[in-house]
Amino acid sequence: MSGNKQMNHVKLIMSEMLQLQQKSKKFVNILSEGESLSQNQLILLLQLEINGGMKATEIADFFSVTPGAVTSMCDKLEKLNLVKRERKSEDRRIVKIVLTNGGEDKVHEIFMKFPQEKLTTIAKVLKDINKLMNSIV
Amino acid sequence: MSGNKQMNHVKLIMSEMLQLQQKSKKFVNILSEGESLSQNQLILLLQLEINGGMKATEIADFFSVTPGAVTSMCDKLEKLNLVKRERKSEDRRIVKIVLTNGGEDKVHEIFMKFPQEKLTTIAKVLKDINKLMNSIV
DNA sequence: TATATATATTTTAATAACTAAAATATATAT
DNA sequence: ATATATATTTTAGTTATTAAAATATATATA
Repeated sequence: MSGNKQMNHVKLIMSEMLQLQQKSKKFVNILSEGESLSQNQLILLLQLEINGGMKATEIADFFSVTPGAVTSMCDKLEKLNLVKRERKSEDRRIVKIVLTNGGEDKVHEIFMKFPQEKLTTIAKVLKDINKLMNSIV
Repeated sequence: MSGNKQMNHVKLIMSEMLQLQQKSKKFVNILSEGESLSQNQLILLLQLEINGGMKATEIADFFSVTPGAVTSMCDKLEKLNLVKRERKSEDRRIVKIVLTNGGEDKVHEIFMKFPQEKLTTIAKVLKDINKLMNSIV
């Protein structure tokens, strides 16, 4: 029966997928431990750090939400003094959301709680995982 | 300066983490393509398949939500005839949520759109990734 | 130049998702 | 019996999200 071997893979994939799901969640949980930020807020702060700020539309794309939702997300982080809005002078329709100094500090704090060797391991492992992921997505 | 090497790792980790985030999301998106189910609904169906049904509290733990939210999630999938509730006869307080035949079919459909070789690759890659993840979480 | 059209974000009103706490039902211990 | 504990559902209120309209700016063209 040709469907049989297929089904074995399916079961295995499902199981591995869900394990990975949980581990990723756990990892972000470790990062956000003690912070009063939601996972998405944390991830947005990291994105802003990495990209040196983002346009509202870029944030909407990244999280697959509507522009209205982005306004709301950014309002909240702005109230916490973690991000600020900067209108581009070249095109004043565009609002670039960037980290404030406080936002930068917060992002650094999050990682500084790990010892050096742990960070080295994490960096290496994540790099390897991304390479692997490239072969399936 | 001792903080300098640390910061380089941090930047790298953030970048790799966010890439992985996006790839995982993309992978689940590929799975749910064409299905009118949310990501969490899809993941719950897979969990139920893997575990042969789950108690409400187990579902709450898995998704880190309250029991009330689980009732609501299950109500929706029940209306779609994808899951059903079964009271345990040993302890009638416990409700086990299990896939209906329609639910099983749906889960299988989701994977059967991939060719055999692709499934083999995915299974292998996910297995390797999980092994790697074990060293950091 | 005026006018239309396009783009980027915010506002608004309605809906969906979620929470905390109370209610219900069942089980266990004294 | 009675009290206490456990598992789920219900309820009422909050928060997050959406679709669509409003606002502001930019670009194209007659």
